[in-house]
Amino acid sequence: MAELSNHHSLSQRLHESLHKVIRTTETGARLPSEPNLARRLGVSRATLREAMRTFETQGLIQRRQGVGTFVVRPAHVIESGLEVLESVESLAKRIGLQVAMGELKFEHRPATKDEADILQLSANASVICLSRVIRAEDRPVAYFVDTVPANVLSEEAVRAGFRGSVLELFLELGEPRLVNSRCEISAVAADRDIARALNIQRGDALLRFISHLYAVDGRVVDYSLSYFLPGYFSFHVVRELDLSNK
Amino acid sequence: MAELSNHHSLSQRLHESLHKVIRTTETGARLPSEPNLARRLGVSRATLREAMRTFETQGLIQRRQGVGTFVVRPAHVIESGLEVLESVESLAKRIGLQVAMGELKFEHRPATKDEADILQLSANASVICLSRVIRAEDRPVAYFVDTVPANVLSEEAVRAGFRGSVLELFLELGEPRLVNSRCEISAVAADRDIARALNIQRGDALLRFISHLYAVDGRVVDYSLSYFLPGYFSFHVVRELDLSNK
DNA sequence: GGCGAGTAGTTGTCTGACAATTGACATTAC
DNA sequence: GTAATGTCAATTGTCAGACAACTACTCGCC
Repeated sequence: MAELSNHHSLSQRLHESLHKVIRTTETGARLPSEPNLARRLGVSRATLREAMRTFETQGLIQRRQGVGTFVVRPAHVIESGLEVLESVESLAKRIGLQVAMGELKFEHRPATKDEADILQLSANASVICLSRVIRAEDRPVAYFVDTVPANVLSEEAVRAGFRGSVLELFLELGEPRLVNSRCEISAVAADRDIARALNIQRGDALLRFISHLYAVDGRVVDYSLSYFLPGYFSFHVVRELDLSNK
Repeated sequence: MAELSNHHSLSQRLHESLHKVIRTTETGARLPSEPNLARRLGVSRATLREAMRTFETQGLIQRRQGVGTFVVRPAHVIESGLEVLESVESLAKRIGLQVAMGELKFEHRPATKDEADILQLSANASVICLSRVIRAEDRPVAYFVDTVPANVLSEEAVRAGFRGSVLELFLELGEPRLVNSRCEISAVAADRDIARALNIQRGDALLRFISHLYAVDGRVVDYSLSYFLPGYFSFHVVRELDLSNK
């Protein structure tokens, strides 16, 4: 939790303090003036300004010379669409949907060639493979398959702490340290197995996510396939205009 | 183009200069020391540091006390997935796919109730509605329907400049000024009309985007439905871990 | 009532300094 | 010989104080 605190401790602490100030200031309101804030946070104005520049870059505040600094709240932070890495469980919780995990199918076996390729493993490495159906309102709504290198996640850890989401398990364990996930999106027709698992017709349309979860060291620590029945979840992206190539 | 140049002219110029320095420094190499760079760019070290903080926030550079500042290149900038607002035409061009617009169906008619709702129009406003098939490799691969308020885009502008993308038409005209687009993603089964247009079976799985395009003043200036045949385009999102709620 | 000068307050920038950290090299102890 | 230790220059991190540029507001003048 606080393992990286001493490296840039002052910067780090200032960043958090300032973030808190911004969070607790209502949208559109003015922040205290820089000299005031600097005194209050116990840093010099130059240091404060650097920290503020961070939040300005992120679009959380806007500075106007001669007037002051104002809190703005960018749409996509509130929106919290696909660009935020979040488990389906916590997504469901946010939109008020009760979800439960169906029966978990657990495999511990050697990686196939494709899996070894994707997960950057040597040929004879072993993987843990977790398949389960997600149910909501007493009906199957999604089908997940996660494949994780066995050296990243132990069998015991799964038995002890797995409650439906590999992502949340990783976050609880604090290991591996994650950065982001690359998620490919497509539509597919349900094949026989998935149709049976989700209790739908073969050929019905499903939304499929193919995700690679990356750790700080660049490893792929989870390869997952997610199949969603249309209508139960809403996924969206905020797409920003690219102004860099002028 | 250069309409906002005098407001923060120094900051602005410094930002560009520094960006250029970073761009032209190879990945992993060290930048000149701060005092050197400041002299070279003609600003004080404090100002330079603020500008550097911007790029540090964006993950383009990494500073290490006692060592120096190094250029890193974040993967997701190169990736350029869904989070960048881009027309399908330019996406196709980037991945080396030749696309052509099929027959354009053009309507200029009063808005339906739903459309008026979505586009925030009064009841009797009129809209322009553009439907067309996109073909690649001599086969239909996508079907687009755009609905635009008539006061945003004139019939003449469409006849003169429309080449398949409303987004690019807006960018060419310079009006309205766009910010971003909210795009909802789902999988659907093709209905009769779309199946016929795309030359597929009714019930085949399609990827559907429902997009609202926003202008700077908050108006919705385009409401679009996009249907994609699986396999021709690759859409992905990079999902970042949310570290703000600690 | 309208208008212009003045003024207080705010962010933008500069200067010069010192602290903290790092990496390289020389030195010493064994 | 080798490993630990000390020294030093270079670099980023932080600080204090000052002035410039800009903005919104007030107040007197017409």
